[in-house]
Amino acid sequence: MPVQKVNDSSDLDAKVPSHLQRTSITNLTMTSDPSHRCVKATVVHKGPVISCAQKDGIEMLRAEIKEEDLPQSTTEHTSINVIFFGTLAKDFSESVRQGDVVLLADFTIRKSPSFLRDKLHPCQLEMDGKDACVYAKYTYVPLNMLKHKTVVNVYGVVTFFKLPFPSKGSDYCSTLKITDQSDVKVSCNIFSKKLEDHPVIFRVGDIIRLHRFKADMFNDSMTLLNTYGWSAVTFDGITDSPVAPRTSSKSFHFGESDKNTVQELRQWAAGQSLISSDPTVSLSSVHPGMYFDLTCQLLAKAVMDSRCILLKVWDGTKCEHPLLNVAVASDALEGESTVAKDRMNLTANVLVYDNHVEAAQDLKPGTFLRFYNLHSLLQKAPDQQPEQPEHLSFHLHGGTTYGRGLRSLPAESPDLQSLKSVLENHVDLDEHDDINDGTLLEIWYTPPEAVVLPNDEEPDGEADTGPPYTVRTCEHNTQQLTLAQVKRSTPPLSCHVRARVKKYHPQQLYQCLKLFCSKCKTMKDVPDDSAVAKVFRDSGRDNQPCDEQWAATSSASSREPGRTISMHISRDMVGESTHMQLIFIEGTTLDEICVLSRDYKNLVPVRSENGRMTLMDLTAPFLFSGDKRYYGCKRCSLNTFENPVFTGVETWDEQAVAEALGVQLMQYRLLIQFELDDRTDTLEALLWENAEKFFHVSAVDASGSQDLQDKIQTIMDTIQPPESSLEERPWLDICLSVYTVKDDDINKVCFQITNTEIREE
DNA sequence: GGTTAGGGTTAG
Repeated sequence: MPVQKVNDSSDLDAKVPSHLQRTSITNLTMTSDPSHRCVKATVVHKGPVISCAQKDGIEMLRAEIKEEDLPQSTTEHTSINVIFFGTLAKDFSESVRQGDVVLLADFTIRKSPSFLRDKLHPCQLEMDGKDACVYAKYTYVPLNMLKHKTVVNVYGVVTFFKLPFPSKGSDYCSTLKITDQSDVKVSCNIFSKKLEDHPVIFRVGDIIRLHRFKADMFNDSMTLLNTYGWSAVTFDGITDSPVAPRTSSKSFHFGESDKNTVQELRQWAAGQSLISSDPTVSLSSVHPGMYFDLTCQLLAKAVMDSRCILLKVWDGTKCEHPLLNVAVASDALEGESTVAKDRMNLTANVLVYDNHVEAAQDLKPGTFLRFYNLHSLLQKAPDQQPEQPEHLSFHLHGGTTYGRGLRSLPAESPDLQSLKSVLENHVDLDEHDDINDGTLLEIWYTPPEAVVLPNDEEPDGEADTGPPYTVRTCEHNTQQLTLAQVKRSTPPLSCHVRARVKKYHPQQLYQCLKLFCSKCKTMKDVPDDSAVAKVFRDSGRDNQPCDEQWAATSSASSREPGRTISMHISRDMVGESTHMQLIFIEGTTLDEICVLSRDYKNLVPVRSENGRMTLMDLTAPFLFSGDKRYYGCKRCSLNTFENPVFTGVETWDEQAVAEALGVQLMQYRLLIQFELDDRTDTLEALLWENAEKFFHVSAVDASGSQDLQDKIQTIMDTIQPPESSLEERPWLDICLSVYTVKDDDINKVCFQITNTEIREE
């Protein structure tokens, strides 16, 4: 019978057949009757498999086991030698490690030939392959219990790691740091010639299981080093995600108790800020000078020289800073053209240097990858005028400090799923980038005209920036505080400050327009035209005009063969003065409905599903009304569209349409974050509830009006003129609300600008 | 049962 592996100590006890009785090693004597007895102990030494000349060359192995759970007073003969014979010797050698707890049954008791020498125990146990039984369990040592020079199995959460790099010796080296519930951090080095044997770590927070690592002191701290027969298995650290082991090891043992251990570590790590604080940043929130981790997809690559390779990547989010485009001859570029994405500021150009070139060379366009410790820097484009803003470039510098490196990620990796869905919303960028012309996105993306500053007229020192650019409209008359005082205050509090704007966010102002559901408080960005156009195209696939009892329908052929455009009007409304106010339209593209909406007050795009009229996916607007588009909340809309009621409405507006269709209307809102500075301190204040009053602009009107968007841009350019120093900017008189928000059970102090408006002459 | 590394920013 081979060695049986179990997961838990309790399993080990449960394995004891009922007719067996557990015996203490200390009680074993030559006269003990070995039948009906078993022992449970820890393997403290395991010898090699040798061939025994006296017994016809049969294979044998000697191990020493020690009984651990004994009263402290017992010190004599707690250890005993065990000899394994035949196939059991080989099996024991391969599957049991030092530190494992084993249960032995059906052994033979013999006199120990080495007792005089090793003083271990007067007897030894002999295990014959045919009859004897061995049950083994891995034991895992908490990281604060590691002892110098012992070989152990451990579990831990990765708090730092370097991808395998060539050592100065013969192997690749992985170095990592792990921790566990004991809160001790332990460094760990793994050497192996084969890259594929190294642990597959994707990010800090991953869980790792190490078997057969030697604990050793270095510089006064415990370190772990792989030893013979080692293995490493990793898991992602996402609480509640499936416990899927990652390893190259062909045979590894993994059971219920491993699952529990992984889950417990995940739970524990989720509450530890050191582990859960994540260096991963999307392109939309990268700032110059940052070192960060980027998860992305490779679009194209080009070899620059022997020590540098260019990777063009994206993560589907728009960078707030203009991105540097590294020009490469098209025949030197491997992969798809990135022209459309470049224009949308979606393509990050990453220069990969030195030791990382090797890993980058093997990547195929389309691959998902993660950069670790990527550096963002501002750089002048070759053809750039001096007054234009610098562009953001990305460097993966040589070396491995801070875990710098890159690796590809398997497409099914759980933390890639959100990235993939963002990318899928952009699938039509290349074929349809003409649709974006003239849209909100393009209008607001154009950098503002440079503003001429009278800076050469100002004397040294502080410029006179005139009267404050904003006025407070509040009734209360509280004392004006400095920002330093505000920061020391105890919320909730309303106060007055005078400050300048150091920075604001988003810099691309089109991103300050948000959709907000007043019911579930969800806030989202206004979808790109590319995403909306895709919904229209997908909706046109099943182009059987729908046939509803309640509607009068007229159809026409489109320019494309096979596509029919249908208009439906409620029979309830025919004959009423309102009958042309609400039209359902089917089979158009986004461009076509935009053209049509110039002539009709309310156009509801619909699609056909098994002949029944249905609303489109709420990613798209449910209503086109002149220049405006209205969106519904995906979460709160009831979609009671099957039997709509259209009577009793005098004037159809977006609210009446939404109600008739069972859609929860999303409101347009403006959201900007200011970094205020008054020289005593800086603080970040939101402009949210008061935003429309602040700019004297309605968000919904701004959504369809370039003039109003320009007005907001002009105001922002006055508050924070491009290229200006802080001293050149106008003071703002601000009414500030200080309040707390519960975030993960921690009270966070927030600041919001209230009762404050732009001064208009 | 040997050696490597033993975290802490490039400088393009």
